[in-house]
Amino acid sequence: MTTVFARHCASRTALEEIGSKWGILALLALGEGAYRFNALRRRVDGVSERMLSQTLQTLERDGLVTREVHSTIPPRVEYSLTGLGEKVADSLRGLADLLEGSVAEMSAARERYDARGD
Amino acid sequence: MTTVFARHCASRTALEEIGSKWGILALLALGEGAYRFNALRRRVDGVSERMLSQTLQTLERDGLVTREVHSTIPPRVEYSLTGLGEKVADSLRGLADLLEGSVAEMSAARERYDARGD
DNA sequence: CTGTATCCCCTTTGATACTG
DNA sequence: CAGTATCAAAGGGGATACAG
Repeated sequence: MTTVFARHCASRTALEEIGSKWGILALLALGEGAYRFNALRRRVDGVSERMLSQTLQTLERDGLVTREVHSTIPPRVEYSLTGLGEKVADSLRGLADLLEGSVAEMSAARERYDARGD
Repeated sequence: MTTVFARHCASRTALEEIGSKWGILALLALGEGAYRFNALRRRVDGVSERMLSQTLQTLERDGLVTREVHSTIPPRVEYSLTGLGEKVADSLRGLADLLEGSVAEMSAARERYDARGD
């Protein structure tokens, strides 16, 4: 684990794509199971169509997400995780759980910090 | 683990601050041990003084990072992780290791994707 | 050395409208 | 439903200069 720190290395690029604002949330949501586009959009509160589409394309390109098109009317597209995507999502869920469990601690830290600096 | 998806919840805010471009790398670096400002800046390739300073302030405010000032000449400031920071860094290291080990797989996926879409 | 302040660019993002 | 196209706005982020 030394290459992540290098500017243009593949793992750092991947880390930035996954860690991007919507990447984490999309992966966490898909960790719950497959989603259709608009269902996923509703699950990830606040994401625009454009950003979700863009995020999913990136994740698909990186081999973390599978896009399955059913050419029915109306069209139906399902997104799900690949094997690698599952592993990444598991890791992210660990982080998310940790943070959810530490909300109080972080909130206290923030108050202390703000009080100190005035 | 359902609150992360809500727009203004504390855990999602934290997730975004930590997951920000430089947040992940700073935490990974500090996971290796304490660093002084400029040493950290050298470790995290490409970060500007401004962004590193800003990132560290946020992480300190959230209670993930400790800032210790030694009023010597020249001044000496050491950054290290708090208990919570260690936990977060461990989680991130797991993710980083996973990604470093999957670079080939992701690269192959990308080539397949690009070839398909032309 | 360890930052903060200022200026400025330009990429990311969001709204809106439109297509298959 | 599932997106893409376009445009405008905001803010992330770099360079530089300066302060403690």
